[in-house]
Amino acid sequence: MPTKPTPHPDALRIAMEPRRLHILELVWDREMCVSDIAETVPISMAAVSQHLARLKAAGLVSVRAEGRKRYYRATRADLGALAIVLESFWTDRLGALKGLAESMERAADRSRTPPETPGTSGDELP
Amino acid sequence: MPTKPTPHPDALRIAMEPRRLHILELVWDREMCVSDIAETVPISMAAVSQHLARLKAAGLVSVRAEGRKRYYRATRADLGALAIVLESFWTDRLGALKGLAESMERAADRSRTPPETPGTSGDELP
DNA sequence: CGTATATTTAAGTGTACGCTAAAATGACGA
DNA sequence: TCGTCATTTTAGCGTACACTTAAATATACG
Repeated sequence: MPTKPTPHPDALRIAMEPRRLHILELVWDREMCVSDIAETVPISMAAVSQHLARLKAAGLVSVRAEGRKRYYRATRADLGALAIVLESFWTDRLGALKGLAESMERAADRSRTPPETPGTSGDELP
Repeated sequence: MPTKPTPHPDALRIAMEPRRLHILELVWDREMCVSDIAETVPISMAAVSQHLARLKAAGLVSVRAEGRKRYYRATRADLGALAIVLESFWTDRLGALKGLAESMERAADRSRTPPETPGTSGDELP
């Protein structure tokens, strides 16, 4: 395994820009070349290229050159947890993640906030 | 119905601003007033107040007025999955999330996309 | 009431950034 | 080689935004 999956906050910050999130969704489960993306999105090809450059710098996509075209694709496998987070925004899995989240949260709270008697804390359950 | 549990992408986008993420961490498991935060962070109190206003507008924090002080605190309970995502950045739970995420991903992929088949013949070729 | 404390709001500044149009780079084909 | 296609890069424009300082609200206390 060559790449150390470093999902630093910066990557998510880059990804959450609305236009970029949309482009990332486009190349999520298939690869697309720049001009194809530019046809789908209401901005110039240069702008798309710039967005892709930032996505690539953040480790969110990879390129495959073929002739004069360059096919971009999301690096899903290398994204780890980040992949789940991002997918949550264009699928309904956010609900599932939420359920998962709650069980994890309880476990984490147990090991982080010991002197908290559940039920009398007047928090977490409005 | 006190607040709307809509963790739309915008909230995460607001939260991922570095300074704001730091402030959000400060008020994650305890409440703090603006001046206390301003002492911790190398910016003016006015700037902190502005950040808190944005965090509040995004539904990420809530306020409790007491005297002349205003105590801010993260609305963890209302954040659902977003809480896990954010906590991942200041804890090591990201690894745990990743493991669970992968099992979810396999289940979801089965019902959404067949293409990611490593090892077998023709790779990705649109 | 007046003054100090705590926070917000207003006004202004510098910079990051999304976008465009145009020039530059690179790869194909006649 | 020339010209075209696909993409990147450059230069510039407009806006969003993170910050500051200063003025404007509260709220407590003498």
